[in-house]
Amino acid sequence: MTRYLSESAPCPPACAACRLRRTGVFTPVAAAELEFIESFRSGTLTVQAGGTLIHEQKPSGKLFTLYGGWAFRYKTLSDGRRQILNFLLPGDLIGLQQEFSDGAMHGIEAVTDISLCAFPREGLWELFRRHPSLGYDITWLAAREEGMVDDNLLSAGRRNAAERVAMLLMHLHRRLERLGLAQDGSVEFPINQQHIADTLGLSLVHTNKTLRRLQQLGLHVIRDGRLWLLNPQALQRLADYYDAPPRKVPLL
Amino acid sequence: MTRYLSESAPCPPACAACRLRRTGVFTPVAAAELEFIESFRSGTLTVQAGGTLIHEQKPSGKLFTLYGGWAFRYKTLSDGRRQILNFLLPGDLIGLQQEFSDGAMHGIEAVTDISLCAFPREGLWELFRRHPSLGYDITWLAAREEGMVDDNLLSAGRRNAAERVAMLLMHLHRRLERLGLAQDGSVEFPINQQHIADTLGLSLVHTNKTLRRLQQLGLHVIRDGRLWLLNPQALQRLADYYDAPPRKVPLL
DNA sequence: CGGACATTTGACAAGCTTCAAGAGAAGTGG
DNA sequence: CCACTTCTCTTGAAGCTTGTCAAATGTCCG
Repeated sequence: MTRYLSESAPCPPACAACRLRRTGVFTPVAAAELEFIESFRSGTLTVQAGGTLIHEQKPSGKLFTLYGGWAFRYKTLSDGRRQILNFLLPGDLIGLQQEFSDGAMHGIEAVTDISLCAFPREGLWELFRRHPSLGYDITWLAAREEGMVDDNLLSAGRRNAAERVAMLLMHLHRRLERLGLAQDGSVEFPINQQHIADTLGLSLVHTNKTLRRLQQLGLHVIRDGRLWLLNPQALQRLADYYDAPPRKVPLL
Repeated sequence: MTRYLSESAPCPPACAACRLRRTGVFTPVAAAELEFIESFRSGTLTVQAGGTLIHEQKPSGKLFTLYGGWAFRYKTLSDGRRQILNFLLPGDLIGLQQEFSDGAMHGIEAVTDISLCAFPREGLWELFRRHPSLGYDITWLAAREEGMVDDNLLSAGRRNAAERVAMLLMHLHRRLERLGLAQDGSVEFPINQQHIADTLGLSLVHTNKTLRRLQQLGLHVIRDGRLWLLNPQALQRLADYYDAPPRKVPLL
C-alpha cells in the first residue's frame, strides 16, 4: 500500500497549528479572521479512500476544507457514465456550489484517505457579514475552481486524446508542485487510469493506450504511485497549456 | 435582420428604472444596496453582434452585468480550435473570474447586439466590505455559473452528439423561459450552428446532421431565429438532464 | 494458492471529423 | 432590379480517432 504525503494526519484541533498554513502557500490571514474560522469550524472528519463525502443527489449540510489527501468532484448520467469535474487537493474548499445552485448536483469522492475540516453551511452568511475579507476569499476560491473546470471543458471539447493527457499531467503536477508536494522532480499520483479516463472524457482502453504512447515517447513516467514529467516542454507544447505563475491562494 | 427581444434598449440611467428588476425573475434588493449598486456602476456600454467584449489574453478592468442580448464565454487553443464555455443572458454577471484567477483566461463575445452596465473592478472589495449581502450574491452567481460549466463538461465528456444537442436545447430554453422570454412556446435563438458546435465540442458538419435528425424526429424546430421544443419529454429523456425548479437569482 | 483489481494489448466496429460542393438567404453595389 | 459576394445551412463520401469487446498479464492481499 503506497502512502501519500498529502494524507498524513487529521486536522489539528487548533487552526493556529494548521500544517497547511505553515507551508507559505496560502495567503496569511489576520488573527481575528483566524479566530473566527476556528469558531466557525464545526469539527473534523476523515473519509476512506474510495468513500463518498457528498452524494450526488443528496446535498450535504456542510462545507469542507480539504486538509490532506486527494478527492474529486463528479457528475454521472443515469446509465452510469461518469465525468470527473475536477480534482480536489489540500487547501481546496468543498461544497460551495451545493450551498447555492440548487440544481447542478455533483458528488465528492475520496481518492486516497482524506481528512477535512467541516463548517456548518448556515454559518456562511454570518461569515460574509462579520468578515467580508473571508467572503471575498471564498469568492476567489469559487472563481478559481471555475477556471479549472473551464480548462477541463476546453480539453474535453477540443483537445484530442494525447493533448488531453498531456494537459492533465501538467495541470496536476503544477498544482502539487505549488503545494510543495514535489520531491526529486516527482509528485504523488494516487489516481488510476479509470480516474484519468473519467476526467478526460475518454474510454479506459484508449486512455491506457495514450498514456502508454506518451510514456514510450519519454514524456513522462507513472510508477509506484508517483508521476515524473520527463519532458515538461514537450508536454506543454502538446497540451498548448500555459498557466499563470504561482500565486498565494486563500485558505478557509 | 431578426430583432431579438432581449436586445431592446440600452440600460436606463437609474437602476430603479431597470427593466430587469421589474420582471420578478430576480431577488429583490434593499434600497441601500440598490443605491450602492447605482453609485458603484461606472457606466453603460453596448457591443455589436459578433464584437468582443473581453479579449482572451487581455483581462478587462471592469465587471459587467449583461442587460440585454446574448453573449458567450470561450477559450481557444493556439491553432484556433474554440470552445464555448457557457452562454450569457440578461442578468448574468461578467468578468468575475478575471478579477481573481490570474490564469485561466477566457474571452467574451457578443452573439447579438448587447448592452451592459459596467462596474470598476477596484470597487469590488468595497462592495464586499460595505454590503456583505451583495458579496454573498456575487458568490451565488459565481457558483451558479460554475454549475453551468459543470453541466457542459458532463456533456462534452460523456454524452454523444444527439444527447449533447438535446441537452443544450433544453438548457437554453429553460433559461430563457425563466427570464420570461418565451412566447407562444418558442424562444429567441440567435446562435448559429457554429456556436452550437463550439459549445458541444463537435464539428460543424456533425452538429448539422445531428440537429437535422432531431428536428426530423419532431423533437424541436429552429426557424427564423426562434426555437420550439416540440417534444420536451423526449428531449429530456434523451439528454438525461433534470434541472432544479426555477428560483430567483441575484442581480447586480 | 485463489480472488479481486488495475494495466495492457489486439481486433473490430462505430461515431465523428474532414473534405468537397451545392443550395438558400441576405446584403451590396452597379 | 439584378448580378455578385458572403454567410449559413445542407448533404455525401471517405478516413481516422476513439469506443467496445475480449482476453492476457501483473500485482496485491487474504
